[in-house]
Formats: sequence, C-alpha cells, structure tokens
Amino acid sequence: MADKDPGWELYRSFLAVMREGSLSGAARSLGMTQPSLGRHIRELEETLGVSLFARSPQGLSPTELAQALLPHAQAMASASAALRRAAAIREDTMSGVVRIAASEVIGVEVLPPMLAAFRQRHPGVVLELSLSSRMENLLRRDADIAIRTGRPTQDALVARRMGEITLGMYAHKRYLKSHGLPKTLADLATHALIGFDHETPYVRAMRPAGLPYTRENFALRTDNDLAALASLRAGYGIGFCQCGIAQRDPALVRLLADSIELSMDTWLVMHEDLRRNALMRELYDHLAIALVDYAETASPSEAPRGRTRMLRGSTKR
Amino acid sequence: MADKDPGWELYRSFLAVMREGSLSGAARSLGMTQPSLGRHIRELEETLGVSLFARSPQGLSPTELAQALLPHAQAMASASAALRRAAAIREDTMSGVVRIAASEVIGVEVLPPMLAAFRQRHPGVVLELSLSSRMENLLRRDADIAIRTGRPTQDALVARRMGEITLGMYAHKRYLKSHGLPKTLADLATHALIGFDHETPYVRAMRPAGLPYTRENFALRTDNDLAALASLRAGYGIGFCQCGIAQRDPALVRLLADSIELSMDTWLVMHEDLRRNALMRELYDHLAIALVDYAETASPSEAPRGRTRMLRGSTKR
DNA sequence: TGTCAGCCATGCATATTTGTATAGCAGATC
DNA sequence: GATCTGCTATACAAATATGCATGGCTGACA
Repeated sequence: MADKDPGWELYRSFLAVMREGSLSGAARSLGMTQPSLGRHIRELEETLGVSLFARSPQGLSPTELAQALLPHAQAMASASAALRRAAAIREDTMSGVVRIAASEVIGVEVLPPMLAAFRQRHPGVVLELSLSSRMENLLRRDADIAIRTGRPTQDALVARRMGEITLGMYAHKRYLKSHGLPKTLADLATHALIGFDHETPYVRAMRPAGLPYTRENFALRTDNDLAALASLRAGYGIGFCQCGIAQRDPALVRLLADSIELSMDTWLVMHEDLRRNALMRELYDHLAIALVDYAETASPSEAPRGRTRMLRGSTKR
Repeated sequence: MADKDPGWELYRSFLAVMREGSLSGAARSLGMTQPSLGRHIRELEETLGVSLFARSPQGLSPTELAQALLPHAQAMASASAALRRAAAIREDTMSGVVRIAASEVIGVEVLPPMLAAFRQRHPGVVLELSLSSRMENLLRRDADIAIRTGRPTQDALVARRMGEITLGMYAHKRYLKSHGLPKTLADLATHALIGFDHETPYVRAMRPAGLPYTRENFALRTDNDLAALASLRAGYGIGFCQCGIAQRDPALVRLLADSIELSMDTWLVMHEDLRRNALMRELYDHLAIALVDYAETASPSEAPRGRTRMLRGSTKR
C-alpha cells in the first residue's frame, strides 16, 4: 500500500532474477550476493504490494504478474543500455559503441564487409550486432540503427529507403544434376523444398500464393534462415535466397525466374535524436550507400524481361 | 573509463536534476538531500566518464551531452511508471490505474462522459489523462491506451479503427449576425479567421489546400486547440471544429459545408501485452464503442449530399 | 554597501545497505 | 540411506550511502 516509488535498482535486480531464475544466479550475474538480491525482491514485492515469485529450493518461479511486468523492466534496461552507448560516443575522435539491428541473413551475409570497411575508416568505433529473425525493437532502443523490411511509420524515426531486395528460388548445381531441373511451378511439388517450420506472420505475408510451397511439401523445415541457406548451398534442395547473395556463388542456379520472385521493401532506420551525432550519421550514411548498392545488385535488372511478379512482400499487415 | 553499469538510481537522480535545474531542487523533488544528489551526479559522471553539468551558484546547467542522454532517462522513467501501473491493477476487483493519451480537444470535449460512465461501472479504477497536442509516445509507454489519428503501423500494438472524425468550419450565430454569412470560399478572406500559430507537420497535413486559410489571414492565432474552440464559441470568428462537438451547441453554425471538410482517421490503440488484462480490455472495449459512436455522430451522414471533400487528413508524412 | 536568498561543496555522525557465515531444505547420485 | 549440490532464509559485522551542519559563492534588492 506504500505509494512510494521503488528504487530503480530493484527493477534491475528483478530483471536479473527473471533472467537467471534464482537469487543466487542473479547475484552471480550482477556481482552481488544472494542475500542482497533476496532483500531487493522482498522490498520490491512489498512496495508494489504484490507477489512476484514463488520461493522454492530450486529457485524462484515468477508469478503471472511478474511475467506481465517483465517487458517494462526490459524496456528500462534497453533505455539504460542506450544511454550508456550514447554517453560512450566521442564525436571528436569518432569513437564509441553503436548497436545495429538486422535480420540474421543480412547480418551474416551482407553486413560484415560493410562494417569492416567502416571500421577501417574509424578504428575507434565498436559495433554491436543484434540479429534476430523478428524485428528488433528500435522503439525500445534495443538498437541505434536498424535495417527493417517494410516502411517504418513511427514518428521520431529517420528512415531511408534502400530499395527492394529480391528473393528468388535457387538450388545448387549438384542437386540439380541428380534431381533434374524443375520446369514448371507444378514440378516443384516433387522436389526437395527447403522452407519454414512455423508459419509466422512474416512468412505469411511473404509467401507466394498459388505455389506448392507449403509446410507439407517441405523436405527440410527450419525457421533458421541461416540453416536454410546453408542447406541450400550444401545441395539439400530448393529454397528461397536473396538474389544478391545467391549471385555471388556460381554454383547456385536460379529456378523459374520468370514466375517466382519475392521482394522486400528495405529501409534503414534510426532515431531522430541520433541524427545530430556525427558518428551515427556517418555510419548511417555509409550503410545507406552500401545497402542501396546491394539492393540494386540483388534487383532483377539482369534477369529476363517480361517476368511476372508473384507477390510484392510488404512484410506486415 | 570504468566499464561498470551505473546504478539505476543515478539515472533517476540525473532526470530530477535535469527537470529541476539544480541539486537542491532535485533533492526536494525526490525527498532526498542536496549532498546526496551531488554525489549521485558526480558518480554518474565518473562512471560514464563524461561531464554532464556545469556547476554554478545558480544551479547546474546541463551540457550538450546531458541533453542527448535525457530522452533515454525519460524512457526509463516512463517504463518504470508503466510497470507500477501494471502492478497496481487488480483484476479480481477490477481496480487499478490506467493512463490514457489523447488530444486536448478529445480529452476535454469528448472523453469525460465516457470515462465517467466507465468509472460508474468500476469504482475501483483510477484514470490518468495525458493530453497533449503532439502524439503521446505510446511506444515509450507514456500511456496504456491512446487515441491516435492515423493508422498506427507499429507492431506489438493492438489497434482498432474508430472511423473518421470530421471537421468543419463553424462560427457562432452572434458573430454571423454582425459580420454576415460567408457564401464562397473567397469570402473567408474578409472574415475573422481563427487558426494556428505555428505550422506544425500535423497542421501542414491537415490544412486544406486552395483555401484562404493561412497564417497571414488569421484574426486569432493560437496553437492551443481549446483556446481556439473557446474563441469560436465566444463569437470571435470562424474556425475549424469537430462536427461532433459543434453539433451539441445549437448556436454554432456550419459554414460552406459543401466545400470544406476535413477528416481525421481515428484509432484506438494499446499495447499487445495489455490485451490479456481484464480491466484494460474492458476499458478498451468501452472506449471503442463510445468513440465509434462519436465518430459516427460527427460523420457527414446528416449533411447535404454531393459535397466534395477537400482533403483527407492522414496526419503524417 | 549591506543583507538576504538561492545555490554548491565538504566534514562528520548516523542509518542503511551490503557481504560473510551459517543453517535448513529439496532433489540427484552412488 | 548417506552424500553432494543446488537453492533460500537469517544473524551479525563491515562497508557504504545518507542526512545534518556548516562555509563559501553569486546575484537581487533596499
């Protein structure tokens, strides 16, 4: 019933306990001791007037309410981390830490050379890569700069369009040699397709209609895009791949280019209040140039004319 | 250079000093003492390795960097407040605190009866109204439920469309009696127009083109929508008003209804993770019903047919 | 110019928080 | 079933942060 603001430290302790699952673990993680953490949690429960954990000799198990409070505590942690990054940036020497969010494929296959070039120019900079299949929460400040697919509509964001990154169906020469070349869409059903495991909203938006490209037809199911790409390269079967990536490997063959093509509307995004920051701006511009270039490489300019596009993936909704 | 995480309490102290402008003021505001605050700030500066304030006998004046860090600290505060609200909600007794963000006009003219009805049904609930002309930051959790204009495109939000709230030009009978009735668009230029002071992006998007409705023509300039509305009611001159509000006052006369009409695409929004919350859901549904009803009232159904719409205000960009 | 009201900085006694050490409890292992 | 390992809870001493009192500074005002 006490209406006082709980010390913000308590939130950090709460977060650690949620993460580690026990007071002892949280204490280790924070460099504190278990009794301190225990007192923190108890104090937090008392000031909020709620029960957050069920104590047991196996650790603390969070209540339903604690689960509901978790995202808020995480938001605080994100903001705290963002503040520290912002404080660490030295514009005069162009050094500091910048956190970039992108998809795993982009982060692994596309970004590294761009980042290397930037780092070459600015040796004082430290980059953090936050790769995840689902969109990173730029609004929550989990990252400073993000590569998103789909036009961002949030205010307070500065966004620039990188162009359309196109996806096509590919297979390794080796696979095609032993399994033959699919000539029609219907042929695909008899091939070893590589595809998703769970049908996320993202997949649903991107998936071309009218194709035999459904979960039941897959010969390899995974939600890990990198594993899918690696399997494609290993000759496991047929799957989607960003054209810009596939083109770098002469052993990968584009299939049914006339009838199958997806494209992702790709944007580079950062917070408006980072715009005045010289280091940020430089990195932003650098990435913008490089990514636009990449998107153009991956565009269907070199492909045969008159192709029908099956679906323009616009990510969401 | 110390790479340790500053205690989160320090951020709170930082925020208070930024807000109050002095250690002493911050100490008063937090119920602490000035030396403590002083130590906090010093420790924060040391762990971050930066200078945040210039000390002076008149108080502390923030450095440029401190200004840059401010939004992050505010984000932490917002998240902290949201966490406390979430913790305060008791679903069994349907009590708790819910924070609603809306425009000033909606908050003053439209919401109160809706909120009163809800409160009647759930006496345990406490509502917070956060009214501002610019959009409240729902993403930063400054509010739990928001009424926004323009389709929200952020993921992790549950949004429902309330319809189009239409705006028309109105004047008080008294004004028209002494100044006459404008019959054409051009007539407006000779009248006492009530309009904005600064041309914000919002205004820019909403402003009908081809009208003599520009800053130079205004006889009363204000960015305060409520003051504009009050002046309209007081018979100062001609201005825009939500039709749903104007209709309640028989002394307000719609002008040039055939040729002037704006509409705001209005949405009710809340966070996805509040969806499971019974109290939240109930309030959300209650507001949805009431607002849809209001938007319909304010819609041009009762107006003459064949009117041309000048602009469909879509808020941003 | 003297006085007052605001502010920050510092020294010191006190309160609070932390860590250490220990006890107790549940489950896995031999 | 004895033992070992993980966990939490409690008592007490050490470390730390806090408040109080004070001094020094600047600007406003009579």
